[in-house]
Amino acid sequence: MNPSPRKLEIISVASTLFKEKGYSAVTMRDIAKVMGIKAASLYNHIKNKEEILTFIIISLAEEFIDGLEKIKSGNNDCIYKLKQIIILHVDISSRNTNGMASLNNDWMHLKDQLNHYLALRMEYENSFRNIISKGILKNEIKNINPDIMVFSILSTLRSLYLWVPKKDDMEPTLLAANLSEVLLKGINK
Amino acid sequence: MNPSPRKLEIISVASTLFKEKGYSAVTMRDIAKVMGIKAASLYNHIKNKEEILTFIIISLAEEFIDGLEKIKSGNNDCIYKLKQIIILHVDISSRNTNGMASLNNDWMHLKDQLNHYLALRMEYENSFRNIISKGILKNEIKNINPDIMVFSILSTLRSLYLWVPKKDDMEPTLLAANLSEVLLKGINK
DNA sequence: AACGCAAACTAACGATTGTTAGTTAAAATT
DNA sequence: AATTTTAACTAACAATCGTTAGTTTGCGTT
Repeated sequence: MNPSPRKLEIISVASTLFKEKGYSAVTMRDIAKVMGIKAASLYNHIKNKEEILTFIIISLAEEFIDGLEKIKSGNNDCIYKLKQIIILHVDISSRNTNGMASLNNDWMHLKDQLNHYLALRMEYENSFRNIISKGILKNEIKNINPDIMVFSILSTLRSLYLWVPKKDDMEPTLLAANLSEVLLKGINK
Repeated sequence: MNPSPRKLEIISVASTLFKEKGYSAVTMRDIAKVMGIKAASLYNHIKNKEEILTFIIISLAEEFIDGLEKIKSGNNDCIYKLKQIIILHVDISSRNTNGMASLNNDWMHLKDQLNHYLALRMEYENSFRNIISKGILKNEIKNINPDIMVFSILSTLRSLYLWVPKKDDMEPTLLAANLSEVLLKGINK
């Protein structure tokens, strides 16, 4: 059963509030007020508060997993794959600046799906590290601790949701290109 | 009046819990339980919950401002200053992995000191951007949008608090050196 | 015209929240 | 030895939390 339009509306409003104050500080009455209805009416559309958070986080996490799967399966060199990953993050983050806040900061409030989320995240980070490690072996990437490179790049990409809205005049394509330059080749001339 | 040892103990316990679940999800009873006392007893040492958060965030923010001030005043080239900034972040983050979580994620729950915090943050980011911009003028740094470079580097540095505890075997000095290499010169060979 | 249903409502629930008031016991100071 | 201070306690407060139950309203279908 697909989520009804009204349910998606609630999830969208909730995402905005979750980004502003975090999941725990947002009440059902807060969400209802923005929707222009009473808190109890929300329960005609959703099971409970947790379901909203779960939907936001899991659907985004799966979008990342699917995107990375396609990139992995392509027969390209590591640098090209990393550029594709950067594009993937710019794309998803630009389209979901609110939801990305929950994915980054509120995942620990998941209950039923917490382990599922943690598994997806580990899978993602492992795949990322594998790409880097292969790049080192093939002499495309510097021989530095791969963990540091994964951490560094992923930290920047995970923060995009905060930054993209402040630069909404900037084309996602241009942003991804500039980011590739900075992340892959550094800023030093 | 300096904070008493007991007060610092409460703040330390609170920092740990704030990192785990976020400020809003942590109750005074949670903090008290870890301290081995009742919630009401906390108020012999602190004014209220907000004071704990304020102390954590403002003292860290001022530590960053002071550190950056010293780096700015030195008569060194931009690349050297950036390396010093990286060392500053590794140092402060390593010594305050818990508090850094609040600085990054819970600042919006400040009340009295919210504007003060925002002013400090803006000051910090402006100084950072100035260093980059000067580096571009002096031809030490690539001529890419400085905002992107500030965002990229700062995002990584701000995430250190999450990463350092997982790599506590790694020397802060070595971590800073590797990070400098990755952030300034990139990963591409 | 009668019916069914989706989506809103009012009212309330038990639990939990941050915090205050007043008390007690031990330690430090006089 | 007497007194003040510190830091814990019990008990309770009003407010707010997520959520449920039962009711009403209006629209689309029969």
